[in-house]
Order: sequence, then structure tokens, then C-alpha cells
Amino acid sequence: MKNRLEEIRKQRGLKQEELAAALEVSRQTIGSLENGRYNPSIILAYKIAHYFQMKVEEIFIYEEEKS
Amino acid sequence: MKNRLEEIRKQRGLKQEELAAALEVSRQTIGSLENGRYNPSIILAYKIAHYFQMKVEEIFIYEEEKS
DNA sequence: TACATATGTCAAGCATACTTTCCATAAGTA
DNA sequence: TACTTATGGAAAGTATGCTTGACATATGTA
Repeated sequence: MKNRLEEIRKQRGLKQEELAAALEVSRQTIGSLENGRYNPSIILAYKIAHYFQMKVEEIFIYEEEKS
Repeated sequence: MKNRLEEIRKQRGLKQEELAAALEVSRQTIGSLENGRYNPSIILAYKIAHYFQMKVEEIFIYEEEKS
């Protein structure tokens, strides 16, 4: 699972901390997602997509056969 | 988070066990998703959508403010 | 009745998502 | 230099997703 979080966040001129606050998660969670340390829960993925007014699949890109 | 898993599975004439095998998860996981005991990981949500050739958001319906 | 099939659900255990706390590093500025 | 801001990331703890194994119930059929 790849994601375009860092790209989209920067497009919007947001700091990790600001995005984290808006989504009610920790700054470390945002950093960990951006750097691929883990995948978001489906709930968080939806919150992110909703916040950016995008589709989940526009932000999180599934790559077959990888966990 | 609601989902249309049971409805879609039955439309396709599949048993829980058959769907589970196709997705490489346990039958209990499918049952638990259908009965709302927990939400899928984003990986499993994508596998399910891919299997049914649908969008994630057509199957899993986000309800604001609920975990 | 007896047996098979499909589903519901629990319990224990492991893996992963997310938290808080902490420290490091890089870039900008006084 | 010294200080601030933004980010990276480790460590330990909690919550949730998923597993296997077990048992229950409902339905259909011999």
C-alpha cells in the first residue's frame, strides 16, 4: 500500500502537526503513514479522504500481493 | 462503518467459506465483518473491493463520528 | 431420527495500528 | 553561536484485526 499523503498535505500547505490535529490523531501517526511504517486503519483512511475531499483510492494505492 | 458485504456476497451466490478462501482469510473474519464485530484493515477492504470489482467506498460506508 | 451444510459466536493468542514520551537532526533566524 | 520550527524515528503500552479451534443453532435431506 502506497499513499500520496505527504504530497497532498504539502499541496495544501499543511504541517504534519496541523493535519494530525484536524484528524484527531498524533503527529507521529501522520509521519508514520507518510514514511510507510504502517498502513492506516480503514477509519483513518476515510477520515483523511473526507478531510481532503478526495476518494480513498485517490490517496491510498493498493499494490497487489504486498501487505 | 457499515458494509454491504453480506448483500454482495449473496448476490454473487457465494458462501462465507468460499469468499474467505478467495480472499485468503478465515471464515470467521468474513462473518465478523458481515455482522459488524469489527472493521476490516484497509488491505482487506481493498482485497474485497478488488475481488468484487467494485470501489472500496461502494462496499464500506463511512459514518461520521463513529469508530 | 440421524447426518450434512451454512452460519453465529466465543476464547486465546499473535500481528498491526495508534498513543505518549523521548531524543536526534536539519534549516532558518537572532 | 544559540534558539526555534518541522520532521524522523525509537520504545513501551493499549486497542483492534485476524487466526485457529471449539461449540451451538438452523435448515435440508436420507
